[in-house]
Formats: sequence, structure tokens, C-alpha cells
Amino acid sequence: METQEKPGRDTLRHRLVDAAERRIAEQGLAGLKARQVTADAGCALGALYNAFDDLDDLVLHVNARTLDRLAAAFDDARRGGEDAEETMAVLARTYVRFALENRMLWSAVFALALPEGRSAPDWYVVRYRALIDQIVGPLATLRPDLSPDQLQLRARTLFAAVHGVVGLFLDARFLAVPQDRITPEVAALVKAMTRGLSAAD
Amino acid sequence: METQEKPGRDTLRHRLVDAAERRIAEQGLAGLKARQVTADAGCALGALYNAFDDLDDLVLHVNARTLDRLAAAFDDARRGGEDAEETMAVLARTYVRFALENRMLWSAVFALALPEGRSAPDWYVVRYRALIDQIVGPLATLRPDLSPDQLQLRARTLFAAVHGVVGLFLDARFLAVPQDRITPEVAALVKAMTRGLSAAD
DNA sequence: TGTACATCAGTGAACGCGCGTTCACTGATGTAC
DNA sequence: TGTACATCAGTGAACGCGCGTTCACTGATGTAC
Repeated sequence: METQEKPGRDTLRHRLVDAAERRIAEQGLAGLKARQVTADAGCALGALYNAFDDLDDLVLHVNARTLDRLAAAFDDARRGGEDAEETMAVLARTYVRFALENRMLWSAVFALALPEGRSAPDWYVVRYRALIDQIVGPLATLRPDLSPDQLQLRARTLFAAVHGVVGLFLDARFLAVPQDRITPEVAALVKAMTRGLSAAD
Repeated sequence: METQEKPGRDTLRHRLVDAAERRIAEQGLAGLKARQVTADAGCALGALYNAFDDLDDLVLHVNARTLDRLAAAFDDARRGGEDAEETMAVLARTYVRFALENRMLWSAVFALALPEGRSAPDWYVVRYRALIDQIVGPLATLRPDLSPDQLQLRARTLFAAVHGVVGLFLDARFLAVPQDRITPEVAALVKAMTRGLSAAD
């Protein structure tokens, strides 16, 4: 179903993803409209449906790109840490910075609600899993007591917890929190969660 | 602007909130439509705008009710704990159970996106703050080293972290996690976060 | 080199639908005299 | 007790708009002979 990604930097597909990415970054996922994005990409409305199945499909491609960028940032981050504990700390800081710098794009990753029956395609889910795996690495060092299965789970928990903190602090729905207080809070959270010996479970 | 809540159990306002609550519980926030909810409540479409400013206003009232119910559950929970640590653990379990049993209603609390300029009214925000205050109590006992300001912040972090874990595990967008594994993970998270002496920050 | 034909990305007007909100109107209830 | 009038919750047809998706068509490019 999914066409092989064409190599061309200037294919219509590529231009559409670019345009959609810009649009989402500025207006949020809800601000992405078929007419706008095709105009931005310099093609007709109908061409969108030649290049992609539908709008959701286009959004999935933007999100995949976002996930890839975070994965790349994680790659860099992991090279930065001396030991596992520091690596975890750096990963956390990286996540927070990334989420702050890519607010709209990052929320789009979680805001996209596929219709009832439809679930995200493999090439998409794979990217999310890759992110978790980057956490499993250092976590395994810090928590040698956990089984591989438990590590997978705990890595997700950690990710989700940090995600929750950043997310809730970001949207400012209820009493905004100054941004410079987010990073220390997340640091404390991660440090507590990764402490080996004394930690519960 | 906000009318005094009429006492009557059977006012149209009350019936509309009831109907909206049922609708959201079953179909999610996105499934709430003006026509449906007024039909369910047994009134004409236009009556909705007599009773409430608009649909969002109605949703706010449903959400307020949901927040109140969680607050009530927290009240009970706090009576259950022997010491502060156990109280925190019970609160966490309560939260998880509540979120699982009220999935749609609970996500509606966070999914409601007020239009650009508009922010949640005071009578609404108050309820959210009350929830946080219930956490501050036991947390203060466990972390006497934190200032009131820091406690407020940390309570939010804790809440948001748990929220993130439950939320991400719930929506099953990426690899669903069996429900019975959520509670232990959250327990571990909370225990780690509330450990006093050795904890960071 | 030239001609006929097939292919297919790209076009944009038109379709169709869902849905929030409005507004002129109704009719029951309460008040004044 | 009766009449005239005001009030206001409740009504539902109509408005208006936004927007995703389709589809008959165009025109450039490639292929066969």
C-alpha cells in the first residue's frame, strides 16, 4: 500500500510533507487544511490525493520525520553521557528541549487520532519503538535487576512520565508553570526513577 | 456571566449535563454533538443555548463534575492511608482506577481545547487546584525539605507524571500495555518520586 | 525522423456532509389592577 | 374573580461555513512501429 519513498528531494510528496510540517509547526495539527497545504506546496488540491492516501497519511509522514529528529537528538545525547546515569539525565534534557523547541510538531505526534478501525502502519510504529530502545540501553545498566521485559516496560513508563510532565506544563491549561522550572523537575523525576538499589518495584 | 447553579435536580441545565456526560462517557468528547445531546435531554436544539453559553460551556460543566468525583475519591483515599507514604500510594492507585473506570470522561478533561483567547473560568480551575492540594498534604510530610512553593510544583510534577503514564498506556496508540501492569508501574513511579532523604533536588 | 497511442501526474470545480449557532416565534406562567 | 399585559424558557427551521474527498479532464512525457 505504502509507496517506496522516492529519492528525489523535490518530489511533490516531499514538498507536501515540508509544507505540512511548516503548517503544523505554526498552527498546530488542527490548523492543517488540505487547501492550505496544497497551496503552500504549489500544487492543486487534488494532487494531495495522488501523493498520499489522505490527510492523515500526510500527517503520519510529518510525525515520522519528527520522531526521526528526536531519535537523532537522542543519538547525539547518548554519546554525551559519561556513565549510564548521566546518559539518562542527558536524554531527559534532550527530550525536554526538543519538546519545547518543537511544541506543535511534538503534540501533533500524540494528537493525531486515527479513525476507529485504522491503526498506525508498521513503518510508523517502528520509529516510536526505536525511541524507547534508546532509553532501554542506559536503563539496563542502572537497573541490572530488571528482566528485558521489565526494562521495556519501565522505559515506557519513564518516557510516558516525562512526557506527561512536559505536556501538562506546556499546555498551560491550568496555571502555567515557568519554562525554566520544567527541566529541573524532569531531572528530579528521572533521577528518582532510575536510582537503582533503593528504588521500589 | 455564570448563572448561579439552580438547586433543582431536574432543571434543564442538569439534564443537559447528565446527557452530555453519558454521551462523552460512551463516544468521547468528539462524539458530543449539540443535536444529540439536546435530543437525549429531551429539549429542542435551541434550548441548549438558553441554558449554556455554548457547547464548550456545557463540556466544562461535565468536566467539573468529573474533577469533583475524582476529588471525592481522593478524599476517601486519604482517609485510608496510615502514614504519608501509604497515603501517596493509595492516592496513586485511586487515580489509576479512576482514570481506567472513566476513560472517556477523564480524557475529556484534558482534550477540551478552548479557542485561542478564551481560558477556563475560575470556578473550573479551582477544582483542578483542589486536586493538587490533596497531593501537597502527604507530600509535605514526606519532603519536609521542600518549600511550600517547591511542594506545589512537585505535586504538579507528580500528578503530571502519573497522568502521562496512565494516558500513554491507555490510548494504546503505540503498542498497548496490559492494564494490570499499569498499577505497579505507577506505584514504582510514585514511590521513587516521594522517597525523601535519598531523592534528588 | 515522424506519427499514433498509452500512461499518469497534476488540475480544480463540484459534491456532500456535518454541525454550531441564531432568531423569530409560541405558549405557559406570573403580576398588576 | 376576571382581564390585559409582560416575561421568558423553550422551539426548530434556517443559516452559514468549513472542509475532506472525488472525478472527469488536461497535457506533458515516453514508447512502439
